[in-house]
Amino acid sequence: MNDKRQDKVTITEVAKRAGVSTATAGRALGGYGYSRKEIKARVKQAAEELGYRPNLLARGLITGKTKTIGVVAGDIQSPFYASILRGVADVTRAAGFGILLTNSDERIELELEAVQLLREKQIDGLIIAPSDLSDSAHLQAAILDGCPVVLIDRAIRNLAADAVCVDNREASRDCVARLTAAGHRRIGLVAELERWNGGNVADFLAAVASGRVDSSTLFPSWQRLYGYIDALRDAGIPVDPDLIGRVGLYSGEGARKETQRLLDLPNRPTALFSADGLMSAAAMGIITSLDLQIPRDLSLICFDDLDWMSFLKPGIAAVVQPLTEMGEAAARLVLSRIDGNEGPNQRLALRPRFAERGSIAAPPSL
Amino acid sequence: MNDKRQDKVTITEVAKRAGVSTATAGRALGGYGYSRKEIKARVKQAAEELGYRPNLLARGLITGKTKTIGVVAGDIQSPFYASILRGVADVTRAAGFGILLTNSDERIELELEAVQLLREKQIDGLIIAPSDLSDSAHLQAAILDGCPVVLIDRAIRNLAADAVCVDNREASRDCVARLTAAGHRRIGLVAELERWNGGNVADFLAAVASGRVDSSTLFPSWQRLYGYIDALRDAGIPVDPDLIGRVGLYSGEGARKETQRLLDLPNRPTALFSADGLMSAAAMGIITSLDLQIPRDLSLICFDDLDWMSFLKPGIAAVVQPLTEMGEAAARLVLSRIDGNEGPNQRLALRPRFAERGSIAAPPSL
DNA sequence: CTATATTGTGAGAACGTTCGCACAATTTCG
DNA sequence: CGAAATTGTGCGAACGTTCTCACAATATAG
Repeated sequence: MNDKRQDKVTITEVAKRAGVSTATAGRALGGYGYSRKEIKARVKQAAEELGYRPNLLARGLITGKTKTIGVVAGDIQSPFYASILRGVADVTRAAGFGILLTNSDERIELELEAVQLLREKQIDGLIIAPSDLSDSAHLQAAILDGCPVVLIDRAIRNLAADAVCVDNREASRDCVARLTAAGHRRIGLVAELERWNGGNVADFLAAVASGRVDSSTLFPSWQRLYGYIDALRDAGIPVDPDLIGRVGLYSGEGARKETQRLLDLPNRPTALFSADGLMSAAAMGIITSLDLQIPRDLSLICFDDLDWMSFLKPGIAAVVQPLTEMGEAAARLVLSRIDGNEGPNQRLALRPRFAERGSIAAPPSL
Repeated sequence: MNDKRQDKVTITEVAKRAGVSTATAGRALGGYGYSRKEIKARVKQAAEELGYRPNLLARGLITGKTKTIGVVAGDIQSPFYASILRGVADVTRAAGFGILLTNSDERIELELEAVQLLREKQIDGLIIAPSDLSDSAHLQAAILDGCPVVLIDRAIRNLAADAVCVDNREASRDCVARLTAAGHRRIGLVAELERWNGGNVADFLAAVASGRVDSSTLFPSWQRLYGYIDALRDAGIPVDPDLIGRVGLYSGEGARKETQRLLDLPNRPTALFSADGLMSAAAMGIITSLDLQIPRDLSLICFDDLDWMSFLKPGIAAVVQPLTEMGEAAARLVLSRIDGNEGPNQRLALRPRFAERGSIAAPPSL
């Protein structure tokens, strides 16, 4: 034990200075049990004079609680997660909890590592954007061991956990319906379509057609594809697989390539729907480099609102997800579970807002 | 002790199952001391069969180390901190460390609270964007108690801590020099100017003129003002205080108002320099709403690069701060200190890059 | 007034792991 | 070969706090 912190004040010294036992000093400072006012005052003064700082490791070892939430983000560099973290941090801070932050980069092996580390550090609960919806044994184990889990942004079938999401399918359907209502019959979609059956879009279309897909536990991008399909069907427009720009896992480059491909088609789409912030930024780059005028040459709707969408000229129509609210809701759920709430699992679907702006017009006459 | 985790496997059970003492089991699993290969194998198998997970609270209590870094961000929702966090997370993860994340909202009282909580949780080291450069007693106390501190984005005079920043003054001077070289004589600046002497710009100008300001420990926005002053002086252009848009603490609304004021001046600036991402986004909104053409009507340079700056038409010239590199550097510094490195305090000034793009032109003929 | 309940205190065990040390076995070096 | 060094094991103390329980003092209710 040679690497010890120097001059560390313990409760034993505080108790001696205040002339009471460590049990009494603990009660006075820790706010549990009973202790007289005068003793409380004396102990607190002694603590202050000595610069006492409780050791929360020791406390956690005894109480079995650390007042710490683990968070596994999909990509901490993304504005999406930054906003969610904002909500989580505000709610947990108000409750005196800390956040142990980890990053999965949307990879299951990093997620497994992160969950393991968080649990060894004895987190009281976990908020996680799961990177793989089919491999959740580690989350099941956490739950069985009494560590509450709240999923965020995506849900997992057959996992008894709370979840906070938005209704991607419906919001997407609404977006594409706005485009069909404006007269568009050729609407391109750029989306990360990887995490369903190896990214096989044709299979997905077939499965959807035969009613074999439960949209509620798909990854968001597939849900948004589903809503795109819904809206086209509503408008009596057949789905053209060539208009679906399939992007691989987390690839801005892939998004640029697919946008380029779509906009190079002989019978080019007259409108584009990009399915998340990364797709949107990449698509914007290509649209700009092709000198296309929005909305004259191409109407555009983006799922997820980014700051630039409001000050471009014209502004870009976007789905505004309530990200900090999602973070707040997830934090409240997990805190409630830590508090002993054993009610049924919650599946919150928060409502996104649609920001109209100016990027939708009738199709150009080609 | 009634709120106990159920079925928790401890090293005592692993040892019993492997037929060795807890000391041997600890050595085998913890990777310290000596133990024979066969015994190691037996113990590891027993641990695996039982689903043993070390309790890092107990370990930290004994070793005095938690393998956890505390981070106090200025605003976790900002892309700026998201990128820094990215760098920190990558480096700390590779070293088997966790991150305890807190948020100060650039307020000293939240910072004090955060540092207190982090220290009670026995962090091994701290990375912090200090919100107040004149009140650092809490950081001094941490350092004296053996908790290494690395400052990020801004430095504190007379605090024996490492720091990772960029040379804001020089980068700013370079930006404004590009505008003067293009012929601009009326260059507006929009910056958050609050945290120096109550935000008194006139006093600052006077203090700079009399050589009373040490720019190295100013807040970044004041350093950028300093660089603006440098460049104007270099070009023989007097500083016009009316061209300095002073924005209060963290106020997008203030930035919009000041940009509006600048662009409404009778003798309107022909170029604008915005001093950070929040200022830039707000300024862009006003420029757009005023129908000003960049760079024909107004040249623009932004300090800090945001994704939209590269896909606007024309692209916006910007200072690209190496944010993830800053995070990485800070993490490496703090890990090195935790490792026992007692070398002199480091003051790293990373080089930002200038992205030219297309928002600089000669002044319009008015 | 007596019995019961509540407030209050101190002693020592508990939490789950690592460390120091005594002792033993094996290897290395002169 | 013997002495010294290295490898290896188990015991029990340590870490800093909270908890339980026995006992004491005070308040409340019948």
